[in-house]
Amino acid sequence: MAVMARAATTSDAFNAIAEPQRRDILGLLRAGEWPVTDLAQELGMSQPQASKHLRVLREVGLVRVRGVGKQRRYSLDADGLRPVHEWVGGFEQFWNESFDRLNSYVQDLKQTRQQEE
Amino acid sequence: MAVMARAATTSDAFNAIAEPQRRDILGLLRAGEWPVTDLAQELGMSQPQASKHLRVLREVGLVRVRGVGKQRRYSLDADGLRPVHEWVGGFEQFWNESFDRLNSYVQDLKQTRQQEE
DNA sequence: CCATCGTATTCCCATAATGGCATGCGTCAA
DNA sequence: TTGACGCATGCCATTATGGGAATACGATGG
Repeated sequence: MAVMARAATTSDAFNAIAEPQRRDILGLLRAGEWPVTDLAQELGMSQPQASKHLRVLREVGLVRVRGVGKQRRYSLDADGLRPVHEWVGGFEQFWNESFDRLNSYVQDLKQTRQQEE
Repeated sequence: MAVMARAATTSDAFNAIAEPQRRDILGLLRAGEWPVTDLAQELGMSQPQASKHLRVLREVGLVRVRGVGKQRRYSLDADGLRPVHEWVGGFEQFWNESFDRLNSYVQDLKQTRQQEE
């Protein structure tokens, strides 16, 4: 039986964006289409590395490619980030928790003072 | 010099939550504190596996532990998810894009019809 | 058809992750 | 002190990663 190792980077968006350089790529792509070489240079990585990262992003559906002459222009396909945003969003109330508690404490203080005045 | 492989799961929240079972653990912890064994049973994983996942989550600061008798109770510390939410949130306008385009197209149609009427 | 430019792919390597199993360790009750 | 219980760790085998360097591939221009 196959011993399972870490999930493939191409298994889903969660794994794909775990790599910082891939997040950088996605960030750049918000500005529009990019040919591989320009992208690589802009981010200070080798062309092969850029191509490899782009392949992962393509396989999980986070980017699209379009051939323009000899170039391949990559663009963002952010839909795949939505599930990630939703999953993480499910925890929003928990990181606001301490703030909320502080907030209601401040409200209590205000009320108390008004009653005292 | 050290050849770089995939980033450690403990390097940040992005890597830590790439693993589905760790996301499941975090999900459960929204309900409150859990002793390791219960957690493992609830999620159908072995106790050692649960402990290992919890260690990763602890190292990136997504969970806290508290000793209660012989037990160790884990609880959520969601603050670390905030950067993830913010990063992904930076793409929100892009996954709404196609919808927005459709929407403005519909608006145009309406206006056109009103002008025709 | 051939040379060239822009990319993708392949190979090699050191690192590390996950799951199963066995075992070590700390705390509490007799 | 001795057991027992609850967890954490150690070790193994298997798999896959990201980086570097070399190379293969596809489209375009002569």
